[in-house]
Order: sequence, then C-alpha cells, then structure tokens
Amino acid sequence: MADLQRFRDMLAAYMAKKGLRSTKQRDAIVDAFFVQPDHVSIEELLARVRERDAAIGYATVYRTLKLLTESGVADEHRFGDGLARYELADEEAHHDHLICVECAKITEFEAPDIERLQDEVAKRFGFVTRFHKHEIYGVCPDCQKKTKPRR
Amino acid sequence: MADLQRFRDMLAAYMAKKGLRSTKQRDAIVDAFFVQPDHVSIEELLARVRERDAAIGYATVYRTLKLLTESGVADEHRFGDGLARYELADEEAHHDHLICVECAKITEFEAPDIERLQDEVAKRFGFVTRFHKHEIYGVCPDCQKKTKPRR
DNA sequence: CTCATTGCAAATAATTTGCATGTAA
DNA sequence: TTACATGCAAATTATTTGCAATGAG
Repeated sequence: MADLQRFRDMLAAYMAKKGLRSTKQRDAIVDAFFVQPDHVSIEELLARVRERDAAIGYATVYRTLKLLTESGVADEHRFGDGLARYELADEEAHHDHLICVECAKITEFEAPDIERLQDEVAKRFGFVTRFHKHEIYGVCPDCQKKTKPRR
Repeated sequence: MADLQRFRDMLAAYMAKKGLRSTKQRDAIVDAFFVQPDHVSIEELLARVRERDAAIGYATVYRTLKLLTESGVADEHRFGDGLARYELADEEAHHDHLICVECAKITEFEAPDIERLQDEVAKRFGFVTRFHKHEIYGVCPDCQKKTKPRR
C-alpha cells in the first residue's frame, strides 16, 4: 500500500491552487477511493460512498474522480468493458495489467526490463513519453480450469 | 503491406461458415477498409465509402466492421479519443503503437524483445495470452517543435 | 456575501437495435 | 422464395452539463 498521505497532500495542493473547496461529499468519495484504490469503477465507488451518505449523486462521483485524475492522484483506465476504472497514480511502484477475458479479473505486474525497452523505443522515435498502457488480455489460471475441465 | 488476399479468404470462409451474404454495401466497405487499413475510425471509413455509394448508412459500417473483427480480419483499438479505430489483424507483422497526445498521430513500432518478455510475464502468472495492447502516449517530434519554440 | 458545489434531469456521443423494406442465393 | 441485409430512427450506455438550490470560506 502506498503512502496515502502523500496523495492527500497532492490533492490538497491542487485544490488550493485552483481555489476549490472541500465538501462532505468530496471527502466521502475521496476517502472511499483511498480505502481500496484498485481499479474501481464509478458505479462501485458510488455504491461504497452511499453506505455513508445515501444522497450523494453520481454526477458528483464523476466530477470528483475527474478531480483526482487531474490532480495526479488517480489514473484512469479502460480495460475493454466499456467503463472507466481508477487506481492510485503510484509512479514509484509502476505496474501494468493482465486482464482475464473470461472473468474480467485484473492482475498487476511489474516488469522494469520491459519499461526500459519501452523507453528505448520512445527514444528511437524521438517521442517524449507521458504515460503508457501495457495490457495483456488472456485467460487466467482459474478460468482455464473452469473452461476446459478434463471429461 | 500485408497479403490482402489472405484476409479476403479469411473473411469469405467466415461468411460461408455463418451463412452470411455478400452485398454491394459490404463489398464497398470491405474494399475501402483494405485500401488503407490503418487505424481508421467508423466515421472516416464511412466518408470514404460514401464517395462510392452515398446511400450507405452508418449502421451498416458498424455492422461490417464488427464482422471484420469477428472474422479475425481486423483488430479494434481505442486510443483514448473515445472512438474505435480499426486496423488489419496482421499477426505475422505484429506491432504496437506510439500515440501523440498533442496531434493524435499514431506511429507503429515493433519490439520482439518486449513481446518475449511479455510472454514470460504471462507465463509467470499462468495466463494464456489472447492478445495485448502496448501503447506509449507522449509528444511526437513534430509537436515538440511546435510546443516549445525557442523565443 | 460570494462563488464553488451539489443533485437532478436533460444533453451528448458513440454504438446498438427494432422493424419495414430490399435483395442475395 | 426464404432468410439475411439495409437504412432509418429510436434505444442504449457511459459520461457530461445546465441550472436552481445549497453551502464553504
């Protein structure tokens, strides 16, 4: 688990710079995100947040996640199921994803050697890298067992 | 440029197997795709196709591109601008993408060493890979010149 | 007090689908 | 002839936005 305080500070700084205000809705959403900032969708997060305050509207969740993304606290991902998912923008421990095409489970992996080769590719083309996506779609071990049981 | 005939055969086989018919609209769309099968969007393809037959509806383009995708002739990509783009599903010459965040230009790259490391990652997690996405987002050489001119 | 924020509903944008009509095979 | 295909418009889905009411600083 990353250093959450660092992210809270990052968000506070961004909000101060932009003259944004903190509200109970925002706090509830941000807290809910920090509880388990791992590939949550808006809908999942909204459900979590409504346990604390049932009146929070989904537009507020969209707006707050956009705020988290702009402030550099969260990264937005799209894994092919048509909706955005968010996770902590943890550069220190950068990882990429394996996505199961059967059960949609997401597994993280780190591969510094791939990152290095990737930097070389960017350099070869004269690109200044901002970010990247590396996603491997396939069938996870669990689903391999389910899909082709010996019979 | 890949062996287009191979892809035409692949499509014909798929259509035969499914009992699908060839129509002048489908032919026009497929031909237009084959002319330049490089990251076209539905809208771009529709424009191209309408030069030949102005009456073709956009639903037909959607349906035909889905057909191309299902038959293994085309791959669908989403590069973050909110719409689907299609390219030839050329496994022999597999490549990934560099996307300029300024001008949205897409550059292809091949990196067999990355692919190999990626296979190792999948194996390490017991995944059976179906396909992958590796996209590097950054600023291309042209836009670097535009964005920060010496002044 | 002032201006950002919220919740709601309506607006978008990309894509999909129902259906009457057209048309391959 | 017998389904499959098409074009249109309406439906869907995820997300965004206008606006009046609310609330933070």
